[in-house]
Amino acid sequence: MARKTGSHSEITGPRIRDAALKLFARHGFAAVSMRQIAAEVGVQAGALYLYTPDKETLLFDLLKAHMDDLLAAWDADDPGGAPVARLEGFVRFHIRFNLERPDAVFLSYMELRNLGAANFAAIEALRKTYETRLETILRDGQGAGVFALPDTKIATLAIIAMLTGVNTWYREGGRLSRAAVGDLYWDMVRKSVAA
Amino acid sequence: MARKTGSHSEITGPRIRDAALKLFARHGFAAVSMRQIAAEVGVQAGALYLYTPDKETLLFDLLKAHMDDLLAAWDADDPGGAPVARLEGFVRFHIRFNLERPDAVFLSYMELRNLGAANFAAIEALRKTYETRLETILRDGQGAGVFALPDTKIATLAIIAMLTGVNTWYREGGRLSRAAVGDLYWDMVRKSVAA
DNA sequence: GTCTATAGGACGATAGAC
DNA sequence: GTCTATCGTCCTATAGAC
Repeated sequence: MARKTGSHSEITGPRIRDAALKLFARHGFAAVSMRQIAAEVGVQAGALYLYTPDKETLLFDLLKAHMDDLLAAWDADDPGGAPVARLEGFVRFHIRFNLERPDAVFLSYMELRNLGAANFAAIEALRKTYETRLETILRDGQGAGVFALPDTKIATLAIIAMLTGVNTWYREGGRLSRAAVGDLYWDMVRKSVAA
Repeated sequence: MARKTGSHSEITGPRIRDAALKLFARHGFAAVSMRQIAAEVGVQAGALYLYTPDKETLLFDLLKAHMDDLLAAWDADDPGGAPVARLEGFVRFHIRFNLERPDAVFLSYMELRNLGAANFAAIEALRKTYETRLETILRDGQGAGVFALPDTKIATLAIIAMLTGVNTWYREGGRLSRAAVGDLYWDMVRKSVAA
């Protein structure tokens, strides 16, 4: 970064969000200073306030964008059709999507507590919307007699927790490919809901 | 707290750990100051340093105590016997133990990144030890032909993630009792590993 | 064992020059 | 659009009185 001054609004904004996402995920929201984010981007701390009114809003924007991406990506990926096929699609989609953006997933689970009440409610609503996508599949399958679930709401939460857990251990270049992980989890999920 | 001075080493130490656990879980390690912890206990910030050399060690002691408790409690609770019975015991134990101390569970998953390398390695080793307890059960059942698991290590991690997820949604006095939650999760786990 | 006081520095956010 | 400089506040950790 030899350049010292200039006008770069179109690239600086995304670079700030990228840097904040990485640093927040690595060290925690409270542990990261605006000065650190600015240093990562290559600007001075004051310049960040051209792109966000304050630190919390920067966090909120990251979480909001992640949840919007998640919902849009699933709605585009949903294969439709029979509940078993849709469930398999969901399992493989969730693992793949989350492994592609581990920092955003981690932030979404860990830093909600740093949001004010209104921002918190907005993210929670998006999360519940996503959960409902899966719950609908389970309830359809239950009604059709292909799944046997005493409680579809709890099954929804249990499956999502299990799938999201992949992010805590998966490492690129490890023993298993992403596709192999999808196979293993689909095997367990399929059996766990079977009639 | 009308009292202002005095000698209370036996009660102040535990009270500091209780306050730190609660505040770290609620707001995050980095977001909580030593002054806040001291205020919660009813002493001045400087007095905390009679009980811990620094803030990170205070966090480490909380995480270490939690993992030691977890391992000791399971070893005392393990019913032994056939793999299916042991697995059911593990599922019910894990849910019950974690629901009794949500703050410590949350801290153990979220604040490891605030430890130095040596402290981090110590906690990680204890976690792996706990995982091995479950993996051994799964491998025994696989060998006996009562479980069908393509990958016992991944199944171990998947089951623990699913069970620990209970802490993210369970609320005392809600729709389900703890025992009912145990029933629901055991139903899903049992089927997911079935031969 | 706890207090008061403080050293020495980092924090979020803003003002004004360029 | 970015910089430099700064305000007012808070931080961890320590020193020394009681």
